[in-house]
Amino acid sequence: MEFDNTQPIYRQIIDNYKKQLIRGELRPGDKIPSQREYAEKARVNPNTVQRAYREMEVMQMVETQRGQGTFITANPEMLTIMKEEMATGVIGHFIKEMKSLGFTISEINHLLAQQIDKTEEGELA
Amino acid sequence: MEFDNTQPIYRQIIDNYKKQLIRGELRPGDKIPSQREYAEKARVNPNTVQRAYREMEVMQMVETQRGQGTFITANPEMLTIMKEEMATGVIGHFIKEMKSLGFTISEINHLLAQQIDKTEEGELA
Amino acid sequence: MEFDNTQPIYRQIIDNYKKQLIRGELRPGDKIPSQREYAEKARVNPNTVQRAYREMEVMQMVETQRGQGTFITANPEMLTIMKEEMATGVIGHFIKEMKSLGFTISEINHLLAQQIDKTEEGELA
Amino acid sequence: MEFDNTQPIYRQIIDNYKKQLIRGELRPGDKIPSQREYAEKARVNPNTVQRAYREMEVMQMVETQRGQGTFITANPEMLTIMKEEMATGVIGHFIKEMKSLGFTISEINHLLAQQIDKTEEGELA
DNA sequence: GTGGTCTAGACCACC
DNA sequence: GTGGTCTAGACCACC
Repeated sequence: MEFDNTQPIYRQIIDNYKKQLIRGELRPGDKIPSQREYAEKARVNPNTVQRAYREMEVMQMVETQRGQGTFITANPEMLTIMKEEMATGVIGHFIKEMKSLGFTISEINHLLAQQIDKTEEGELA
Repeated sequence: MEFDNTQPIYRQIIDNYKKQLIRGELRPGDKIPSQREYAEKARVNPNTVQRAYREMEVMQMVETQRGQGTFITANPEMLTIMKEEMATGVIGHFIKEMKSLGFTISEINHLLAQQIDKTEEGELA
Repeated sequence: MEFDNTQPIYRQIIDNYKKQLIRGELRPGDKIPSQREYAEKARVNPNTVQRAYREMEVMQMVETQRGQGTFITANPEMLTIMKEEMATGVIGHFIKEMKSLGFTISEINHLLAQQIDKTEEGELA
Repeated sequence: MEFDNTQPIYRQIIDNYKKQLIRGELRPGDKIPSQREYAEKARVNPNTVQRAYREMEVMQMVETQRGQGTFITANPEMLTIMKEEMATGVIGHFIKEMKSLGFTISEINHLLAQQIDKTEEGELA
């Protein structure tokens, strides 16, 4: 794992797990790495990992069992909500960036459509 | 200035100048800080700044006048191109992120339109 | 402030604020001590205070304003709920302790009634 | 053993033995650990243990036989008294806490009855 | 000054 | 081994 400094590391850890959940790479019941293990691999402080894990527990994404480890608990409804929330974030950020480059809404729509066309062609080729 | 570690710092320096140009915060003829000055303020290595300035000179964004400093030279056509290039980057990143969340192209379009509507309402209110 | 070691310190900090809220000693809008100030007075680590404050923010008991401080936000409905929750905790603990001393429910009721009578007499005297 | 700092440790040691007696975990004639042994296990100062043991001897809860060790001597009447004393303490603490939360005597009775009902249901289920 | 994040590392409880 | 709490202290952003 690599981290930006655009956001706190603990947020990025959480977002990363959210993405894995949304993509189905992690499912309810799965065990995620222990705090220490994660901290070592990602080379961050165990406290930072713990903060991420604790927040995920509060939002009922995971359940920790002392002495056992941490397990995914997110249910389908929660996944839907998470997916929507993350999309809202990504889209909001996109609109903000495009506006800061001086594009109007209609230009944004136009350029997006154009680029999607190109991308799709590229994928079909 | 803040730097990610998603991209080399010298690229971020260049992109930052590009954004300032595109937004009109910098205009042809404007003097930009000396390399040493920039390096101190942004607390990065002077060599990094030098690389950024050299590349900007190569692409004719700036012109260095010995003993005088470095000045913006970008002309309108170049601005248009830069604006498009940056937009392409932003849009590409956006599509990639949305796809990684499992959204299809038509869902992306739909959600974007939806969120734009909400944002506009908010701004008019 | 003095702390037990029956519960984590950050919990005791929270409970203490809850009690003050329930008793009306603190009201919405009131500023509570800064994290540093609290930490110094209570002689605990600032991180411990921050954890308490952060959790209080999550449960919307307080609102922190960067550079300004932390302010009470609890509304009347929340106070009612908090009061009930704390009562449930205190009563549960009481029942558990009495049972561990070998008392039956009817004995607990009897002894409590008896002691209340004495206390009331004492207060009237 | 765990100790609060709400009460002197020697009192907590005594109370702990009282609880064990009341619950029948210790019976007349049983040998309790030597002072040195207790001090090491509980990691408290031997003087603290000595004070606790001395007071228990004075109140005839235990008897020390030189070269043999310390033995429980509590008789049934004493147990009854101890049980009542401890109950008085627990109940007093309970009333104080509930009052500090702003509950009246009749509310305390009502809530206790309510919670006992729930607890009993839970246990029967 | 205020709160926010992070590292380093100790010590504990539960398994 | 696992997670939970706490201290000590650095550095940052916002005011």
